[in-house]
Amino acid sequence: MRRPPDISITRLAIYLRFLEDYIKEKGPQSTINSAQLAQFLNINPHQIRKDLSYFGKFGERGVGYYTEELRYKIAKILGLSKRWNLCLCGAGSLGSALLAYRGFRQMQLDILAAFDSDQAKVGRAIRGVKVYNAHDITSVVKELNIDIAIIAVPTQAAQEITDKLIDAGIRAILNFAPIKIIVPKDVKLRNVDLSTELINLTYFLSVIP
Amino acid sequence: MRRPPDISITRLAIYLRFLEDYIKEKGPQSTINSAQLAQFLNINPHQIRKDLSYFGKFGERGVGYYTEELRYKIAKILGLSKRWNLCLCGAGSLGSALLAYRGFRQMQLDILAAFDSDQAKVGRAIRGVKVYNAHDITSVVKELNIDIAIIAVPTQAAQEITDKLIDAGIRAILNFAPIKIIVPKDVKLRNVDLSTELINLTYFLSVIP
DNA sequence: TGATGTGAATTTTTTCACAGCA
DNA sequence: TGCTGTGAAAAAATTCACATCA
Repeated sequence: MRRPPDISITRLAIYLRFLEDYIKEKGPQSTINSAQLAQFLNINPHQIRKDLSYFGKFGERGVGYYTEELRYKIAKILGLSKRWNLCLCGAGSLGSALLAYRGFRQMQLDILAAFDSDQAKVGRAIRGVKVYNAHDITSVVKELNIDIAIIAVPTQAAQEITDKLIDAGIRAILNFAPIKIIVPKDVKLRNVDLSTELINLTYFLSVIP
Repeated sequence: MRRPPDISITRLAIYLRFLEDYIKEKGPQSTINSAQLAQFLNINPHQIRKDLSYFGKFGERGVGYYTEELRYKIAKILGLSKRWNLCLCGAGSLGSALLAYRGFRQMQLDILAAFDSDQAKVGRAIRGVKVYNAHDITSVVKELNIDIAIIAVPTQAAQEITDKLIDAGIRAILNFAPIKIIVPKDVKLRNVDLSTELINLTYFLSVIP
């Protein structure tokens, strides 16, 4: 079997989040089958089973999946049974919003440090996270064993910051700057592009009258 | 020829943004060919030409594309030659960051109104955008002729807000709440899921040692 | 000659259909 | 019997190769 596509990983994360809510409501002994899960998530049940099949067998024929078991196994697959150290580059309004974002903490993703080049922010803490001088990225990232960096700096600064992160040994980056940043091919980069998302909508509205 | 996939639209938006920067630097009379554009954006040149070919002919054989002409035509295709009215549902930290986001204004996407259920925020303005009571969504959306809604409310409130937006006639929604919201199939929905993006990275780090 | 535009080939992803197991 | 897991089929997206035209 081939390796799972990125998009399967994204869906696994969605299944995981659903299961967490579902277990809260129905209890850890509950079961769910792919058809039910598919209905809740408005997805094709074959796809759910296929996504899971990349990683082994999770269910019981004739029954479905034991929710707590499935939740645990998906979390493990996704690397969430270990804690990861994150840093945030850019403590502007978007950065501050990310520091406040509850979804990260829910998944045990901890932002340990923020970086900014605004001296007025350096040394202070935002939402309990200390803001370091952007000049010190390399040393701080190494010192705190940061695994994942979030880039929320202005466009012009994005590539320079990225290069520093790579120097510091970072291998996974989530980029919010609206620019194609270049990374070595052993570094995983995901982009979140807010204007681009909106433009899909303007296109839709102008095509479908 | 078949209709262009969503992802082609997303790439067109990326080409557009690049062209704007490129024209600022090289002037509106400059030309660019698909190979150069591909190199800048770290994309396959065939893909660029294919994306464009869904919409007609834009270049000149032997030359490439006239940047200003291409920019103008892509903007038109994407619906950006008209102004769109946006509203923001949820003026928390993420919502406030979106109000401050420059990328939207660059694309002439104007947020005209914000909604929140926190009475302390209602009536005030954030970044020059008035905050209305969330109860009044339907009437305000109609009155201001809002085309596109951004959802940045807590998960539990997302579906309820969506239903109100649909009632008010909204046909395009950008959702930041980490939940699969249900919309009629003639409504275009795009989701931005921040934790899911990060989890792609934790997966990558735990698989590739 | 040089680069576009596009049908065809390839690859990837989704969907299907059903064998197989509790 | 009921639902999973998966090879196969179908659909979609990407990449290629080249005819075409300035």
